[in-house]
Amino acid sequence: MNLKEFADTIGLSQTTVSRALNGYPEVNEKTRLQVIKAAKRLNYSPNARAKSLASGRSFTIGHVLPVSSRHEMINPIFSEFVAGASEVYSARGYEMLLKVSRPDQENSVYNELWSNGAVDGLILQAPVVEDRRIGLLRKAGIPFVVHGRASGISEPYSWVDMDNLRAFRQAALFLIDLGHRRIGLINGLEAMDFAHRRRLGYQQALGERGLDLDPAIMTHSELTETYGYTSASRMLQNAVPPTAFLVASYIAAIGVRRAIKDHNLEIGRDISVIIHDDELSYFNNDEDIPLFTATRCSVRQAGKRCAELLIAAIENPSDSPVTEMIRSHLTLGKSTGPAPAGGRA
Amino acid sequence: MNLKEFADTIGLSQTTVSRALNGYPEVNEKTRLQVIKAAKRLNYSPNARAKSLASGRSFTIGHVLPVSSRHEMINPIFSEFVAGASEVYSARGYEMLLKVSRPDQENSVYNELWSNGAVDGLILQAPVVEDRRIGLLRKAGIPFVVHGRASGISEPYSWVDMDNLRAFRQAALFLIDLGHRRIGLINGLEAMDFAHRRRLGYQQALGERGLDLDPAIMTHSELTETYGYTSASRMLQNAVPPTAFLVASYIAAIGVRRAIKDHNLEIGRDISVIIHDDELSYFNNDEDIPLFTATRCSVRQAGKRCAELLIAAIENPSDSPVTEMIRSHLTLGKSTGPAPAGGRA
DNA sequence: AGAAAAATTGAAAGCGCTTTGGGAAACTTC
DNA sequence: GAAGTTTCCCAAAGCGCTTTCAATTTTTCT
Repeated sequence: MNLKEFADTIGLSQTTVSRALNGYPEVNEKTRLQVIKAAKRLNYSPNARAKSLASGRSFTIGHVLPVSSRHEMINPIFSEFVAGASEVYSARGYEMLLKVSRPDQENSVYNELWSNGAVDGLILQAPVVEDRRIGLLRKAGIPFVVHGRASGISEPYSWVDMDNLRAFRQAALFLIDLGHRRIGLINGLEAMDFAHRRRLGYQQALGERGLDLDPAIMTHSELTETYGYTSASRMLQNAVPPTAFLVASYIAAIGVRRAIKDHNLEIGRDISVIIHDDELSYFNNDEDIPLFTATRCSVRQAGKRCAELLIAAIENPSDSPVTEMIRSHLTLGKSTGPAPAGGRA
Repeated sequence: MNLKEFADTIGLSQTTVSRALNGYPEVNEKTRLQVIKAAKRLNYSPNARAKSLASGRSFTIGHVLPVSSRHEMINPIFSEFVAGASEVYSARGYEMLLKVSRPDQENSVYNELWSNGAVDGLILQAPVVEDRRIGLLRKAGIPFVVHGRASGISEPYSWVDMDNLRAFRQAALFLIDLGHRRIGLINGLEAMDFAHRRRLGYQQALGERGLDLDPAIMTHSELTETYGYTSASRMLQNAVPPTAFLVASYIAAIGVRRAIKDHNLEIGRDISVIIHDDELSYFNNDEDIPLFTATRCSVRQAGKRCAELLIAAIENPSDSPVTEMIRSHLTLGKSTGPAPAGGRA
């Protein structure tokens, strides 16, 4: 059933029906109610394509996921982020268009989606340091919000990010205050802005306490379980092994934990671990005493806020960019304790 | 730039341009090449909305994710599945519309997406036993493919599934042949069809070898790490604890492993574990000797196949439903071994 | 009560594309 | 060389909505 048929059967003009359904004020409330009831009864729902063609708005938001070309992986955080964003979309009547693209196709993908009229705006995920996408989207006049920031980009743009630097600085300081002098950093891909900032936080903390950096106990890669394992294993075999690890994700930390057990050490006693916890729903770190001491920040919440900011930007195109920092919290768990006296065997 | 402008500037009619761009045969090859080149040069790309309105095809496929109302979780397998599907979409010129919905809204979501004209077809995820969505979609005439099957539904429909029953039967038999007599089953939500079938496989194996079922060592829930942990912990405290576990996902198995270590047991020696491995890219279980003995089956591949079947169904509406079974493989890892002689301490 | 203002409804013109139904030009066939 | 085919292109009519502009009814104000 289309608008014409529907309008005809209820004896009103298309105009009035359209207005009634879209909440325009020029229509009598009684009429509106009638129309809405009839629509439900006759099971009429307007064609989204026609609507968007006529109105110039698609009520669709694009999420473009760069898959790292090397492993063709999709970040596990993504589904949690998406869950948050889509909650907002549902509530606000938006749809979500998901596109996975190779990094080299990304620019054309963005532009097509936009000039296509397929989307009203875009969410940028996983920004890298000096991310060039930001400049391109700005130049193209596409509304967008970045999940994260891009160090080195000075032009204004909307973003939602957590305080990566502060979080890792605080975590490292905490470990140092517990007496740890050698803290292994198991970080994400260094090109990624979040990893960049976390490393800075780590370095800053060490610097503040007069500790030297040792590249041998600082690694960066895609945050898989295997990476956590191999990376921690290698560090533990170092001549002077770390007494603590700072790990950038729960998943990598699972590997780290495995490595630690393999070395017959006990987490929280022989060796301390602080992770960053994105609060992934399948890895609940939220017991009375959490398994891991963690810098904690809900990526789902970030998804929500990104969606909200983007919708606001779309609906008020003249607004200037908005930024939002989500504060992480260092929550104490079982995985940290004072550095073992006199080093380890 | 729209079609009219573009056609005007290159001195051809809209008709010809449209046909040239869409590969219709009535246009001279020379003209077509000219048009294509000009489109690239002038950066013209047709408006997707208008196209779909005019053609009645949206070149968009909907994925509706039911979030289990209880925990509002998104299955972690989902992102891997999506990655597979979207590969196909990109290659075939389709877009992906992602919708997260509460189970109670699902039916209306499906119907709206379809009668909206928003999608050309749907992928059904996470089917439950006797899933009612299948009948509804069939009745509505919506092209769809199910990832998984629905036991108890006899009408024909397209699906892509793995051999859940066979996989768990084989895994259980393997454990029994290693001398295990008490095998704990840590399964997914029992309403889920995959979990239902896996349980049947497990039961069948035990039946074949004349072993009794013990509900005390059979659990089912959402496959989180915490669930794996608590479930395994409880079973290990049983008067006659299991000597082996059959675990329905890698993530739950991480919790199981944690529980086992907490009990000071060693996997593969004191206790055997077989998991189902969906080959999630962030949990690589693919070393020379895999960490876990596993029934293995790529969910990414399933995503690919679902997408391919659905596109075929959309493009050939008269075709009858197609089904595809993906065979899993029991791969030997370090987590299994003969049952400890004379039970455990 | 009559005029002006406000509220309510409709007719019709797009939005940017596809596709039908021709029509002119080029090619065959006898 | 006329008649029939084929090839190639175009004008125009939608697809199902929104939105402008105008018309009608109702309300408010003197």
